[in-house]
Order: sequence, then C-alpha cells, then structure tokens
Amino acid sequence: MIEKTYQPAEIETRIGAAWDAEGAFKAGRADRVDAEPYTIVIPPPNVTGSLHMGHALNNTLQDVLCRFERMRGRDVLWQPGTDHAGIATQMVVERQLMERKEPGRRDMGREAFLERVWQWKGESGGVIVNQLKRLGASCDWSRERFTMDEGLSEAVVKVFVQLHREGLIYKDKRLVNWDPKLLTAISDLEVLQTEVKGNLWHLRYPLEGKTFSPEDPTSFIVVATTRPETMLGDSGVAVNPDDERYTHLIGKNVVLPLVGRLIPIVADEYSDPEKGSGAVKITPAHDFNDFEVGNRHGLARISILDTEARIALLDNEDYLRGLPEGSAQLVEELHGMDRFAARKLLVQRLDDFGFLEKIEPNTHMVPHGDRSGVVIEPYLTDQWYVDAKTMAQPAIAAVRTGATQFVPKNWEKTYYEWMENIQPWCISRQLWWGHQIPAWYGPDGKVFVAETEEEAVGHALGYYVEQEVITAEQGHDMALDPAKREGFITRDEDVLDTWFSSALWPFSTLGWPQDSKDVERYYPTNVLVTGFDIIFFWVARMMMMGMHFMKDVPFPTVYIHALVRDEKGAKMSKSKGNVIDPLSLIDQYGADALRFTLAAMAAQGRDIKLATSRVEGYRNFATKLWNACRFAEMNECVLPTGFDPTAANEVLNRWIAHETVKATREVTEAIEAYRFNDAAGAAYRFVWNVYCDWYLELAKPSMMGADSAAKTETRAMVAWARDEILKLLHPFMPFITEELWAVTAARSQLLVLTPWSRKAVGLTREQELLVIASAANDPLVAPVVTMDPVPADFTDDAAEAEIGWVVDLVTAVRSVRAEMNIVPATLTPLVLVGASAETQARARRWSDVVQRLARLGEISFADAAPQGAVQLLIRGEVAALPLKGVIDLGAEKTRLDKELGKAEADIKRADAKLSNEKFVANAAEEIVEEEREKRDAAVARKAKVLEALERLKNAE
RNA sequence: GGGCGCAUAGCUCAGCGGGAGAGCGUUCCCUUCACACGGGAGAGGUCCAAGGUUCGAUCCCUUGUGCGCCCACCA
Repeated sequence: MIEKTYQPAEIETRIGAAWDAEGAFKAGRADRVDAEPYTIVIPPPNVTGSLHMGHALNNTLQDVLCRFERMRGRDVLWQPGTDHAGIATQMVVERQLMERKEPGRRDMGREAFLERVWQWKGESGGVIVNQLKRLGASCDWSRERFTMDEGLSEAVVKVFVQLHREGLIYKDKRLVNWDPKLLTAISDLEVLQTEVKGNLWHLRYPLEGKTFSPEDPTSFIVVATTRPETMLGDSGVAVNPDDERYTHLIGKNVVLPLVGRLIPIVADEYSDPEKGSGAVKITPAHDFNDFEVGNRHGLARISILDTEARIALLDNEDYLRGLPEGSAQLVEELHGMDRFAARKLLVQRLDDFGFLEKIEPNTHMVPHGDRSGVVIEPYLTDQWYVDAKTMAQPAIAAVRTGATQFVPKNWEKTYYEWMENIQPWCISRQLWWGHQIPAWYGPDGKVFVAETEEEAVGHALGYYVEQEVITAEQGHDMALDPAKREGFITRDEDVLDTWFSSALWPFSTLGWPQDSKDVERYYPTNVLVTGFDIIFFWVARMMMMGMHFMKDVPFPTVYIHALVRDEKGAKMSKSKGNVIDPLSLIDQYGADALRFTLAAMAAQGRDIKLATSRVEGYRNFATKLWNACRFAEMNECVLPTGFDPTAANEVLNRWIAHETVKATREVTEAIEAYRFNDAAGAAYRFVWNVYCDWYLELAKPSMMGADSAAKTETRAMVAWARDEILKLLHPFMPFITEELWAVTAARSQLLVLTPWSRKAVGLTREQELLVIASAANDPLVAPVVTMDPVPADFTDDAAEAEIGWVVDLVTAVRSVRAEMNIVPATLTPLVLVGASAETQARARRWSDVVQRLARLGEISFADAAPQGAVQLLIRGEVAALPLKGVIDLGAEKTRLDKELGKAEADIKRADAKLSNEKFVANAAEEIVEEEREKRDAAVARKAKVLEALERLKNAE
C-alpha cells in the first residue's frame, strides 16, 4: 500500500538505511562480472568539510550517471573517499586546541599533534560521507579511501621517489610564496591576488659622491615603491638602458638612505621608463621580478624578514654583509617589528631626512594566502619542486589529440592556457599534517631520497664510505646496528602539498601500486565530473600523473559543471551570509527534490542561481508522481508477466506506449550528452503533462467501464508506463522511485532496481538474477533500464493523431467556456458540423471522456452549425457549442474576428515568403513545402472562420 | 594586460538560421471520486544597441554598452 501522503524525510531515511545495509552499490557484483565497467572517481571532499551546494550539484550529476549506467547493466564503480586537506585540517585542529585552551601544536610536538589530528579525523571524518549518503550518492562505500591511508601513502612515496630519480622532482633555493601566518610555502595557485588601496612612495636615493639635498635633483635619483620597508634589502637600482634621463648614471652607485649601503645603478630592460620615475629599486630577496634582475646583474640577495614577516636584522648575515660602520642604529629599533609597522616607521624616518619626495595613492594587486588571508611574502627558502613544464607536455598532447575531451569544450582553452605557461610546482609545505617527504639528509646536508628509511640509510652509508667521511668498518657497524646510526641521517620535516596525493586519485584508489587487478579493470575511468575552479589544482595534475605513471589518460571525458550561486548570482560565502545549506533543503523538501532541481538547472556553461522556489516546485513534482502511483494502485493496475505494450489494441494505450518510448529516448540521449537539464525537463514534461494530465484522465472511463478486455489492457498499460517512469526518474530521484517501485513491484515483478527492491519483493538473490535475465527479453523495456539494447523506435502515428484530436477538442472547449464564464455545473451540448466518418468514430469512442473533461452534455452531428453557437475549429473541422442565450454575440464576433485576423496574417506571411523567388530557389525543399502547407492550412481556417461569422450574422 | 562567459516574460533560466519556451510569480474560475504540494483558462517579451552576412537573424560575424568570472610579476 502506498501511503496517503508523500513524506520524503521518512522514505529517504528508511531507504538510505536499506541501501547501506544491503551494500547496494558494490562494484564487481557477481551478475556484472561480464559487464562493461563504468567508473567514476569522486572528487574527494575534505575530511574537514561538510556538504555544501557545490558538493550537492557535483555528486548529484555523478549519481545520475552512475545510476543510469547501472540500470543499463554496466558494472559501475563510483569510487568514494576523502582528502586529508593538509592546511585546512591542520588549521581546524589547531583552532580546536586554542578554543579548548590546550597546549598548541608546537608545545605538544609533532607526534602528539598528529595523533590528535588522526583522532579528530576519526571523530568527524565520517560527517561528509554520511551527508553524501543522505543526498543519495550511490558510491561503492565498501571501497572508501582516504588520501592518507596506507595504500595511498605508499603510492605517494613511490611516485615521489620515481619522479626524483627521473629528475622531475628536485630541491631548489628560490623565492616562494610564503605565508607568514601559516608559516609555510604555498603554490602559485594558493595565492589570490586581491585589489588593495595602497600608496606609491617616491623615495630619493642619494648619488654617491654628491652632497645630498632635497633641493638639488642632481644629487639623487627617485625610485617609486609600494613596499618601502623592503628598501632595507635593496641591492641595486635599475634603469632602462634606453632611458636618456639616466644613461649617465649607469654604473654609478647610490647610497641607500638610512642604511648607508652603496648599491649600484644597473641597466635592465625590466625597468619601464613609463612607470613611476623610470628608476626602480631592486630587492632580489623579496620580489619575484627583482630576483630575476638580481640574477642578471649579480646583485646580493638580502633577506630582511623572518618567517613571520617581522624585520630581522640582528645577526642577519645577509644584511650585515658589506654594511658600513656605524650605520646600524636603526637596526635595534626595527628588529622584530612587524612588516607593516616597520613600513610606517621607515616612511617617517625617510621623510624626516628629506628622502621622501611624495606619496601617491595607488590601488594595486596584493597577493594573499587563500587559507590564511594574510599578505603573502616572496621569501627565499629551500623547497621541493615538480618539473611541471616537462610533465605537462604529454598531458597537453592528450587533450590536443582528443584522448581527453572537456565538456563543454571551451574549457580546453583554459586548460591549454595554463598548462602551456606552467611554472615549477612547489610541493613542499612546512606543515605536519600530510605525507612527509621521503628524503633524508646526511651530516653534510646531502639528500637521500628513498622509499624507506632503511633504503635511505643504505644509500647514505654507501655514499659516505665512498667519500671517506666514515670508514667502511663504521659503515658496516651502522648498517647492522640502528642504535649506532641514530641521528646520522635525518628525515626532511616537510610534508607534501595535498594536491600531490589528489593527483594520483584515479589510480591510487584502485590499489596501485600494490594491486593491478582493479587498475586493469577500472582504469581509465569513464568521466570526471567537477567544477571549473579546480581544473588547475586537480584536473591538470591528474592528467600529468596519469600520463606519466599509467601511460594513459585518467578519463576520456571531463565534464565541467557550473558554480552554484545564490538567487541573485552572488558567490555563496559564509562572510556574505548567503549560503544555502543543502541539508536544510533536504530536510525541508527531500533529497529527491533538491537533486532534481540541481539536475534541471545544470545547463552547460552557465552558473546556477538557486532559488528555493524551484526546489519547492520539484518537491511538488515528486508529490504528483506519488499520487499518480497511488491512483494506479487504487485502480488495481498491475503489470502482468509477459505484457507487451506494442501489442496493445486500445488506441489510447498504443498512444502512451508511443509517448513513453519517445520520452525514454529523449532522456537517454540527453544524459548521454551530459545535458542533464534537458533530461530532467523531458522526464518532467512526460510525467506531468503527458502521463498525468492526459493519459490517466483519458484512461479513467476505460478503467471504470464495462469493457473488460479494454479495462484489463488499460490497467496493465497504466502499470507498465508507471514502471517505465520510475526507471526514467530513478537516476534523478532515487529515493521516491525506489520506494514506489518496491511498494508496487510485488505485483509487477518486472525488474529489480536494487537489492532493496529485491528484499521488498521477497526474492532471493538467485531469483533476482532470474528476473533480471527475463527482463532482458522484454521487447519494449526502454533502453534506459534494459540489460540489452531494445528497439526504441516504436511509434504509432494513428494513435497520436487520434489522441491529439481529443486533446485539441477538450482544450478548445475549455478555453471557450472559460472565456464565456460558463459555470462548471452547466453542461453544454456539442455539435460536430460536417464531421468525417473518422471524426464521428472518434467522437463516439471518446464521448464519455470528452464529456467529462470538457464539461459537455450531449454530442451530436449535423451538416450545419445551429444558430447562435460558438464555433470552434478542431483540426480543420467545425465543432459548435450551441449557447443561444448564454453567449454574448458581440463578444463571439470579436473572438472570431481575432481568429480571422490571425489566419489572414499567417497567409500574408506565407505569401510573402512564397512569392519571393530567392526564397523558393534557395531555401531547403522541406522548408518551402512546410510553408505551402502552412499557407493551405491558414486558407482553410480562414474560410471556416468566415463561414462562422456569416452564420453569426444570420443569428442576429 | 591577456582569456572566458552572460544580456530572452515581473523573477530564475532553457532555446536557437525558417512563425518566441519552461518553472516560479501574477489574474480569473473550480471542495470534478490520485493529487489544493491540485485542476482549468488567461495576461505578460521592438529576444541589450548599431552595423554586416543570408531568400530569411533572437540565433552567425563585427563593433559598442552593461555585468560576471579566470589568469598575470608590473615599481
């Protein structure tokens, strides 16, 4: 029995639990071992995360694909898992420690802290997974992975070691993006350029050998900067070699104000005469451009900041080197000062001594850390890098050749743009939570990269014996006795960028490098579904790693979906407070409604502006479906075994079979093309506007009538089409369809969607397989769910024409009645004027339906329309509603005049085209023919309307 | 500075070389035996602007205007 009211929360909880208990979505099931695999890896959400609207969209689309392919008989593996999200997770746990007033990370030490993070992961890591289950995600949960679990960590180490051996990973000392709050390097992608209102300070740098005076422009050179505090680290001033204002100064020195250091004026193309004063201060240790310029001219790299971006001058060898005697009085004052405070103080001092020429307000882009939000410092440190430029080449080629295609295609341009200008990827992070880099350092700092410490020890001992740092005997002892080599080599403290492990996700989750069985079966995956915001972070890197280690693309298709925005199109963010929580929508309207909404709005290449009214509308759709199934149940509509819809006798039943096949084809084609909105739309229209609005209404008389053969057939067909609808909607609305299927399947016994249904029907697993096998022979099981492709080309034009006539008639009569304000209780007679034999037959067949739906009395036939009747044109014939005394003749004349005007306009338009020789000559044959037909139809319509007007005149 | 995208009904959006569509909202009618989270009938649009291509442009091209996003080291 279907419950009277649709209660999504109750259903979804119960069915979700049943799926879970059944392990309903396991890949590699016994009945699918011979089936073609279909694989998707989930974009692993952060373990710290909770479900947001982006996840909801992303996973809804993946689930649509997975359920769709599963019903088509594929062996579906939707690989789930979570990401350890290095920085994010570490921050969360540190914040927790702080809130609880517990010792901080550094106080408790690395080991204890990591234990704490694992503990936290154990407690909260399941949240997002449960939320995905609430959404209905049909992942194979038995295979859930975590980027830091044992197998995946092994993959990470193996990849690192191999790439290092191949020279594709290396250590280098250069400028990195340093986050002074998180105290780690970050990659270029983790830096957000933000517009900031600042100033441009113009500073006077005195020329060596001249007496500095602010009044004497020949005694100094002006440089402009947005970061005056970096002047402490200046080691040169650059001017453009073609800039005549400065050519005479090239090679001379300036005296760095306040500091007293002599630094050279160099000629470099980098200096743009148009910008600022045309002379630019060079600070190689604190600016990416200056670093390059410094390299070209051999300028010193003077680092003046510590890791927390405080001024660090005491004991700073870089700074003190070459510094004139007695010029360090500022040092005491500045040392340890925050960079922004130092800026203020320095500007003040420069001004005091006349070195500040002017201050211009200036808005410019300033780099910020995407996690910390603080201003990023270019900072000189040793870090590990991936040679991305080399690795990008095969990944670029794979897209060029079409081995991997983006949908929509325009994202390929974005991909190329970035890949072709790719920079070395900084992969080391000064964090604790993550994969520790498998590199060890010997006493002299030499690096040994190896998969295990033992291996590293072996390499190191061999090397140092050879170098005669230790004797062969010592080496031998140390190799044998761990106690003797204690502290001889030390492991790199740093961990890897989170995205390093994510890049391996498509194969590391399948068991690589340990187990190749699943890799062989499920790699490459079939499609990657993700948002455009992580094309660079993730997609590009999976492409690189996949090409390098699997020698094959990780996925032939990348479907890029939109961002979900709020109703007004703003990006959802906590700070704006416009975040719509998918879970509260699920609570309110059900996961099915939310899923359907997201799918229906997922048009390619456009962001989704989510309005809750849409969700409500699709919840109503679910209710409609619910009630339709309840109606079928109340009328004892049961699908008999072996029912063949193509063999139906009743026109109405042939019509709905025809419409069902058509809708199924539309939905199938749309899903195959990743046009989720078209698929959802087609299903929606079919269910509501075809099945509910017309088929069930038209079927009522038959089901309640006396013709038992017709009654039996109609009941069967109502059940058949209902089952097809459930299958069609299942990828979008899995919970409600599962429930309705399970409740009705006991009598339908056609196809089992999932083990849950099997349970409901009371089948054993063996019986279930038999049912599936028999369903494969069903001649008209629509392709969306069938085990084998079936003829999806069943059509019945005659049925379509007949039902079309009924629909047109009912619609037209209703329209007139509404216009004439005829109360529903009044049944108006209908006269079919000059009806053909076919029309008369139709009218007799459909009289009771038409009478009920159009509120008609007796239906009769006549050669001429009675006087004072409203005359309607139904497919070229006249239908009259004798409404003498009821109708307003004037209003009716107006109505007919309007119709006449329309017909005449149509004729005119067609004539204009058809009399145009060029149109007839150039347009496609069928277009011209269509135009002629339109004209003929309009001419006929005009004649009928004129006749009607004539009769109206006589009636007066 | 590069690149991408969007301007269609009051709102949110589909569509796309041959007579403008949906959902929501809105107006009117309906306790018609599945469903008022429903049924029925309407109203509502120089498809941003100007040129061009074409027999024909909301759709293709160019330019402009407005808006959004991504990338970039410019003092």
